Amino acid sequence: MIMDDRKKRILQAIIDDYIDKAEPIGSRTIARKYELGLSSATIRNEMADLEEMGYLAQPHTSAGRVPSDKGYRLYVDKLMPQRSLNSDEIRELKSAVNTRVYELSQLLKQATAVLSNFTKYTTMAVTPRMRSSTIKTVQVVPVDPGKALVVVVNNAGIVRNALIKVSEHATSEMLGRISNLLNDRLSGLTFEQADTERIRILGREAGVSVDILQPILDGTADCIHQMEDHEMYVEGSTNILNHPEFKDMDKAKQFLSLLDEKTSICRAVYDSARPNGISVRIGSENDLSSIRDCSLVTVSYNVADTMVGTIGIIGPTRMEYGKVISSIRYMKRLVSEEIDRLLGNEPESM
Amino acid sequence: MIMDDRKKRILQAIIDDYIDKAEPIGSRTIARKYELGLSSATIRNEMADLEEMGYLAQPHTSAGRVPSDKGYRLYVDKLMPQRSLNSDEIRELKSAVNTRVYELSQLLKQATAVLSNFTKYTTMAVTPRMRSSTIKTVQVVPVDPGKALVVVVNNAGIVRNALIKVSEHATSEMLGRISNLLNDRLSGLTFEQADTERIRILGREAGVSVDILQPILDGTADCIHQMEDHEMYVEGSTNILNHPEFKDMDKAKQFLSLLDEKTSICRAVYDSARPNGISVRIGSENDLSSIRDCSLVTVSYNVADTMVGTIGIIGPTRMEYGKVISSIRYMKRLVSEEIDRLLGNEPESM
DNA sequence: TGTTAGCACTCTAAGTTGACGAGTGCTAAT
DNA sequence: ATTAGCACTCGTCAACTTAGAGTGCTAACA
Repeated sequence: MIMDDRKKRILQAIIDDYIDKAEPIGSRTIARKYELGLSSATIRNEMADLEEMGYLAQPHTSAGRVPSDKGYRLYVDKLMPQRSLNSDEIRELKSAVNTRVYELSQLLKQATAVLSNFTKYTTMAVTPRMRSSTIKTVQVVPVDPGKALVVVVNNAGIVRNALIKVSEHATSEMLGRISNLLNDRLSGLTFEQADTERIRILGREAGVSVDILQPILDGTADCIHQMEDHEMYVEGSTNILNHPEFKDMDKAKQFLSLLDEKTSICRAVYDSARPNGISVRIGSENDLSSIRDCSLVTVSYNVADTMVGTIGIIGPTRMEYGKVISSIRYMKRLVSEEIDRLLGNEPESM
Repeated sequence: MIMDDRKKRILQAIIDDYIDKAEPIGSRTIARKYELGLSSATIRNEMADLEEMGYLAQPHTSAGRVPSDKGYRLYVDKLMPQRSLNSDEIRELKSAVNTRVYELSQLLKQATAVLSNFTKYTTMAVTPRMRSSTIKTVQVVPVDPGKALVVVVNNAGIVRNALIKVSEHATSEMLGRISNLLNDRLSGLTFEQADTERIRILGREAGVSVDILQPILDGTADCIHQMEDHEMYVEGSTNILNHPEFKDMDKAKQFLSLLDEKTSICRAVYDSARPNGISVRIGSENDLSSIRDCSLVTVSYNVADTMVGTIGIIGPTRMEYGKVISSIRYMKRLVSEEIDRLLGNEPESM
């Protein structure tokens, strides 16, 4: 059987309607509402064909049709009415991210909140993988007699610190010397290169008593570890409850529990992301079995070229793909611009 | 009508049973299950009295009785079987917090997760109010030509930083001088004392060109602001879905939305906390109308004597008060000890 | 040959009914 | 003061009915 143009138009009408109404669509509805110049009987025949071809499914014998994952896939790839944001929507997205932020994590929190609010789906952002980032500065700052702060900055401008105890004998001058040494030796290295073992070996060369050096090295290693494990921000997790496909308590619970337990959804978002551009995973296309009746739209953003983070929107397969895709695309741009500003690659400062 | 001993025993039995079963309790159940030496008819009469006195309520004419908020109040204050944690439970709570943490926020996240997991209710922790904390160290660390990091540490060992741009002409030596100046002048001051205006005035005395000084002052002010707005950690928000009183979707949605929108629940947790000891707010005792059918148990912990943060557990009014109260009490102790360790008031280091 | 009207059939959702059981309040006996 | 007994109330549940939406098929039509 061939997928002719008329079938496509009918399929599009059905999916458009279903996305809006969330109820199985019958042939009469399509005949009445869409100006296809066809009677319900003809559409009925076409729908039977579309079902046979796997684009539609029937919940039960005497119900209307519902799009299948395959149907959505065709819809997203070919049929979907291309929409772009109008100026009001652009303003809405832009204004919320506009509040000056000083940190990547704040930026991502905001972006997530805005997107979730705009799309009414659950939105997530994961911080970039830092494995390939390099150390820019390591500093030891005296805080109190016997206490100091180790501060590590990487090339993405991410800062981590660790409060440590040092011997009371450590003078500010000694700390400064160690600080300079660490800075000299570690600056420019990737995290892998500067792994714990290496830091340890470096320590021996320093020629400072071990009870001063040790906590500093530990603190440095700790900062690096902190940077490596990425964080995830989730907003609008309860949005899902507004969609009828989750009116069943168990489904809703399952979904919410998944979000609570961040590791697996975090991995799903990562894995879904494509190097450049937008990824749409529909229903069974998802590896994670617990979101087999959801669609996950992701986009990746870059920090300082090498580090890649991801933003994702998750909702029922019956999702407003047009809106979601256009807004996540635009948000990628906003976030990228803002990151550039944060990292100081833009002329204007603050 | 007088609240004699027998009435109390019956009320206790009813509430014990209701907390367990979540269903209206009838007179026969009490007569059968509890060895009160009374027939169901007698208990029936007593129950009618207890209802008239406001300790019980009847969902509808021919149903059993359900505790009212007033009933729970008496139960918590006088009737409740006092329980303390057994050694297994203590071990469970302790072990999870035992993982070495380096930061207050991590500690709170863990404590929240453990309590939520242990009690099966939603658990929250809010970071301390920092208004009254004092500045310990202010440091400016050069990062790149034209970029620097302002680091502020307060007396609770909380660290905040801000990445700033400075004039390219700023030498490392100049930054150091400013750093020392800020450190000298601001160290020991409370945040109020070191407010933005003050920092600004201080700046003028410094005698450094304004395009170097300005961003540093801004960064410092930003760090202070960051410390002032507290964070909140929520765990086990979906636990509520396991309780039958939230089987109604709308109720569940309302509760979860409340948690999403953190400000009001954060305030509720703060307001509920009592200077020392545990606060239990039952149902209508809560100011926040959207949790009028929940109970909120809170405890406050101290950081460096002056700063007060709060941990809270929220669940249906039909809550296992004994378990919740004993575990939150113990958690307060664990958290306090760990904070002391973090702040270095204990001999052993890491 | 493609399209359409008509019709019998299927299936679900929603409403109705009646039996059942849990629980109460009252009364009279102990 | 306590209790047994009983009539009464009310909610739950399952069985049944009905209405409506939608289909597939067939036959007529352009």
